[in-house]
Amino acid sequence: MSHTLGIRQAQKQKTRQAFLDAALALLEEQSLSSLGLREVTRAVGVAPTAFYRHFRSIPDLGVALVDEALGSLHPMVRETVSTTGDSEERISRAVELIARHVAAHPSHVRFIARERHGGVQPVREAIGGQLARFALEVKAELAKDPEAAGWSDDDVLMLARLYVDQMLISASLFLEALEGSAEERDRVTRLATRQLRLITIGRDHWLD
Amino acid sequence: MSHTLGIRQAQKQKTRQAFLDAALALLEEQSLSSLGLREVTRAVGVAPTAFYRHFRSIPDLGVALVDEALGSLHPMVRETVSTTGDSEERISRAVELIARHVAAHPSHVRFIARERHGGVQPVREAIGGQLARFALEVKAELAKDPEAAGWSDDDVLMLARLYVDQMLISASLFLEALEGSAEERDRVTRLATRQLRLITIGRDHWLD
DNA sequence: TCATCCAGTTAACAACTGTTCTCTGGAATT
DNA sequence: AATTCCAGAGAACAGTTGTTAACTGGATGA
Repeated sequence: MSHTLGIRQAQKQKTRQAFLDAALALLEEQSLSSLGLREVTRAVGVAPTAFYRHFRSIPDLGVALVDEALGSLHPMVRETVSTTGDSEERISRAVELIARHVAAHPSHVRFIARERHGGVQPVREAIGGQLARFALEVKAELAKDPEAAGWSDDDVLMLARLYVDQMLISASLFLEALEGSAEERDRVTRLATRQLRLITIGRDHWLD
Repeated sequence: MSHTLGIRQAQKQKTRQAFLDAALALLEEQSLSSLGLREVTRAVGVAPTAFYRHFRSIPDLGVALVDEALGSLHPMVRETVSTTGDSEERISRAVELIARHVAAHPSHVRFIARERHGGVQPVREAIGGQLARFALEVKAELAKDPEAAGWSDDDVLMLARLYVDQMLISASLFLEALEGSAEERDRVTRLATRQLRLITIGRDHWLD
């Protein structure tokens, strides 16, 4: 049971969320390392100094954005990769998940793709940590599969990383295709599907 | 035969190169979208206004950096992927190339990884264009292989993109491992090799 | 009811930014 | 030898930046 917040705490969280939203919007067209504190407060409509009530610095806000963007995604990924249905079904399920997620939260996806190798170390590390968690979760699901019999632990992790990286690449392709035609998005869907299929075929014959 | 430049042109090119070098160094710890014109000129040791003699803007300098970083890489990739030797040999050749290139030009690699999805549109587009060229070149090499018999053009390109993306991922992993131990770099080598191997196995059974 | 707390405000700071216009001195051209 | 060219310097511009300190006023808890 979650405790009901007082008026004060509630208003604070609301402002904090406004900071996150405004920052995310501004980051559509620039990198975090060039995002200014005053720029964010101006977008939110508060005084510059109000920023410090919520975040120590811009990198700190960036780390909070990473949690918002990836934190709630773990159960979805877990479920999508899970061992129900045959390979082909799981693949189309995964591609569908990615396409839907990108369409629903494009700026989150853009933020992650942009800052994964971006110029702000703490944010890079936060993203790296989350992606490592995804890899471990995918690995755990893959290990359940009878297909994984005879595989070394290290090889399962190798495959899991391949899947995770591939999902990110596809997400970024979907993002680019978002403003394009429906046909363009369809081409991305087919490309992502075939690439996952090829990897899965490689998995099926790994022990040959 | 290249024309010998006058003293004037030679000095100009030298200064221009100093701009590129200084910018690349500064970009080790930030993104292009936060790189300041004055910051660069200060690092080069010239007046701020001298910048305009060489570049229209910072994004313009960024595009020049993309050409410097990727332009000369095409023949190497072409040769590495070429159809001499068996798959296993080609894979270790490719991983070796990546490891060496990252060790020799780490800041170039970092720049590309960082700005591929970065906040500066013209630079993103320049990188995207170069990567598309790589994909086409790899595709051309793959098509030569007897293994490619029966493949659709589209599927060969799909595979080529997979290889190119995978190479970039590996390059970025090598980059992270650069300051680490030799054992850490070795683990990246083994990971990259196995991932390429799995993709190649997928290729071998694609038409089953 | 009254004292405490604290999210957000106001004002001020030195330092920095990109861009303009004008100038200079040596190379290039005639 | 005389003229043109042009890479770089210098000074000045209005705006911006992050951070500090002291404040206000409404919610909170005794």
